[in-house]
Order: sequence, then structure tokens, then C-alpha cells
Amino acid sequence: MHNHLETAHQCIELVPIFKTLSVEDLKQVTSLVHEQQFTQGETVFAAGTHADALMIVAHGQVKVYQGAANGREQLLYLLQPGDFDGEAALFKEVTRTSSAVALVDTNVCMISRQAFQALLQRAPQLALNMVNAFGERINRLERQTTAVTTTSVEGRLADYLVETAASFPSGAQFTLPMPKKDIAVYLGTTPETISRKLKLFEDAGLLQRFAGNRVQLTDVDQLALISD
Amino acid sequence: MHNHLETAHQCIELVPIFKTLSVEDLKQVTSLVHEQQFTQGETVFAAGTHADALMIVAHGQVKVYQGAANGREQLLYLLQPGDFDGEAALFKEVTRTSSAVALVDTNVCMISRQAFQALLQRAPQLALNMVNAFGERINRLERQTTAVTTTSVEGRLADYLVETAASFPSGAQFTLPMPKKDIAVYLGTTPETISRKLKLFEDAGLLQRFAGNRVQLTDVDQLALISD
DNA sequence: TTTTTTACTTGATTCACGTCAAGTCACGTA
DNA sequence: TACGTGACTTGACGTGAATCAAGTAAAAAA
Repeated sequence: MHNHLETAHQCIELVPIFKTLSVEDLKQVTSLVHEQQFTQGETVFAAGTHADALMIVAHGQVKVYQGAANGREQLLYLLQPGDFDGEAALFKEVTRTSSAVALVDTNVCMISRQAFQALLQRAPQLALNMVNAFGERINRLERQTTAVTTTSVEGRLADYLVETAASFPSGAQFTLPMPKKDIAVYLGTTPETISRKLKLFEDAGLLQRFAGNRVQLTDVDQLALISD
Repeated sequence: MHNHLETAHQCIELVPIFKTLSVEDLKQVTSLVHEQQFTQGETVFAAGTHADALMIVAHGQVKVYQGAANGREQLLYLLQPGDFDGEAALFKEVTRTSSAVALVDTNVCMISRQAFQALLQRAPQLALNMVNAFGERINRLERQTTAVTTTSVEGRLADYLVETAASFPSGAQFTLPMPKKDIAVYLGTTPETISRKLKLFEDAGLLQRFAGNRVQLTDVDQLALISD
């Protein structure tokens, strides 16, 4: 549906760190990216491997997670088109500490360290853009850490639902973007608990559930209040 | 005990992002820092305020935490001499999302955005150093998030003890660097639980407790194993 | 010193959530 | 159509850890 150049270009345009580049530099970037496709469930990169490229999601959805010794895992990011990960690899040798898999069929763009360094020569302000991007990510992580430790599963799920619903027309039915198992991991809980809490919300008249993982929030305000 | 210049200089030397600077540039940095002192318990900066400077801890210890709606809080960083926070302020207007208080009498060095921007002109590679520093911080936060959600309080406390003990002579008695209340917040639990777990460790012969919040780990290996 | 405050300990109780287990439902396949 | 297979639901149960409450120790102030 998209040829290489078109996809790559869209991909680049979406990324905040390239926002301030001149048209010429953008062209340069576009020519340097390497496009890759992944089918649902396929591993994009694995923890412990050598990282030498920045990954940008063009189409689809990628989850980035970290495993723990006891087999549990924590979902760190849920990358949407335009989101990226692996910036650290652009500056020095690093080993990946997290893994990433495609949740749906996904296109990503890779920019190798080498290519990026060349780019940096042309456009030094890129470094500043990177710093900003990092700053935002740090903020996000700080908030996530705080949320996970100070709020209940119920609150986090309510939050998640409200946030997810926000990307659909207000009051509309929508399909949960990932299987319950992944939602569970994302919120640091189990599929069973997700199921129970959803039922609880339904019984309380806050939402309705339909076949095929579809839900409709009927009382967004109330849901938003739960996150205490 | 230290005059201004001496302290400021030590302070700068400790900071990783200034490591690659030339002697001349370092001198310049030193002249630009503004030293401040805080007594135990004093607020270094508060959430919601305007941030316009990088803060570097010279002597003492500073805790950086984030409050939640329900009154709980999450400790994000425990800054030791050489650690810093607020880098985001060096590039653009930001509002602080976290607060910081001195846990003991503390000296910090402040570098204003203005001063830093001037510095950046002289030494562009600073931006790259910043990116690296950010990368490490992100890694730290990712690990912290994962640890909090996937391991038990017992494991986290054991980890914390082993890590803290590492900065003292092996096998020596040492004083816990902060009140139990703060340790509790740091590990995402309560002072009561900390108390109980410490007793549990003591009963198991893994450590000994003494007056004045002093402890001595007697079986570090075993403690390190608990962190499952 | 005594008094007051603050930090810490310990116990009893409660509860949210994870775990285990047994379905049920939907969907693809032979 | 029957048969799997994997995703979801629901119940019963156990447990780690928060909460509530009442103390004790230690540090600061008077």
C-alpha cells in the first residue's frame, strides 16, 4: 500500500527530533533510513543484543518491555506511529536492556548510528532536539513509576481506558488496542484482574462491554475520578 | 571547611557531563556556578515552580520525589555528591514536576540556563555529553519501574541494603543514610513494613541492627539472592 | 533534668490482588 | 460437523503488605 520512499518519508516527518530540520536535511535523513517490516508477534529487537540503530515506528504498534528474574515483565512503552526507541545507540555502543515485539503488523524505520553521526555533522542542532526528546521521556518514566507505586490497579485501568478512549470519537464504541494479556502487563497486573475490574466498572454503570473486545465508556468523568 | 572556589571546583569535577571539557572550559564553568547551602530538611526546589538552573550536589544528600493525588509520594532519585538534576531546564522553560529536599546539610552548585547556554557556545560537545547522561538516567528509571512492579518489598529492601553497604568498607557497620520513612517511600512501601522486614532479616541472621539506625550486613551473598 | 516531639517498633486486622483451577466462548481447521 | 487452540471469564483461596492502633525509644527543646 505504500512504497518505500513514501513510508520512510512519512515516518521521518512524524518524529519530533527531526521537526526543526531544513527540507534539504530532511531529504538526507529520508535517504538514510532503512525500512523493515514485522508481522504480528514478531520480535523487533531483543534484550541483550547489540544496539546500533534508532527505531521509529511508521505504521502499527510496538511494545517495549523489560523482563525480570522471576519471569514477570514490565511494559515500558507502547510505541505508536512516530514514536521511537533506541536513541542511546546513536552515540555509543550499548546493549539493549529491553525487548520489543510488534503487537500488530508493523513497519519501522531504522537509522544506523553511522548514518546518524553523518547527519549530526550537517545539523548539529539535532543534539539539542535529542536532549529535549530525552527530557520528555524521563518525565514520562517518572510519572509512570510514581503511578505504578502510588495508585491501585483499578485506578490505573480507569486511567488507561479514559486515555485510550480519547483517541476515538467521544462516547463511541471502540476496540481495545491490545489483548487483555498485554493490557495486564502494561498496567502491572494480570489478565484475571483486568477482567474482574472491567466487570466491576460495567456493574457500576461506567461502561458497557461488547463482543470482540469492544467497549463503550458511559461515564468518562466518573472513570477519570477513580485514579486516586 | 571549604571556601567557595574549592567547593565549586570539586563539584564540577565530579559531574560526568563536564568530564571531557578542556582545562580552560572547566575554569569557565567553575566561574559560572552559583553555590548554595541547605540545612537538613530544607527544600531545594519544589514541584510546580519554574526551573531555570541545573543543580549539582557538592556535599550532602538530596532526595527528589514526586507527589501523587492521594497524598502518597514516590522517591525518584537519591542524589549523592556529583549527581545532578534539572538538566531539562538548561534548554527551555520548564515547570518542575518533582520536589527536592536536603536529607542532611548539603551544598549544591547551580548553573543557570543562561550560563550554560554561553558554555554550550564554547564547547558544543557538551550537548552530546548531556545526551549520554540522559540515556543513563532513562536506563535507571526503566530498571526502577520494572523492579517496583516485579519484585517484592523484601527483595527491594535486600537490594537496597546491599547497594548501600557497597559504599562502605566491606563488612563494616554503617548508618542508614536516611530515616526509615524515606527508605519506605523510596522502595514504595511503608515504615512499618521496613521495620518488620529488617527484623526478619535480623532473625534470619543476615544482618545485625544497632542503635542510631546502624546496621551491619553479615551475609551479603544471601541478601543479594533474595531480590528475586 | 524533665518535657515534648519525633522516629521507630510491634501487634491485630483488613484488603487488594495474585494464583490456581475450572469453565466458557470464539475462531480457525480438518 | 466435530475438534482443537488460545483468549477471556469466573470462582475459591491464599498471602503480602497496607492500615489502624498502641506502645517504646530516642532526640530535641524547655
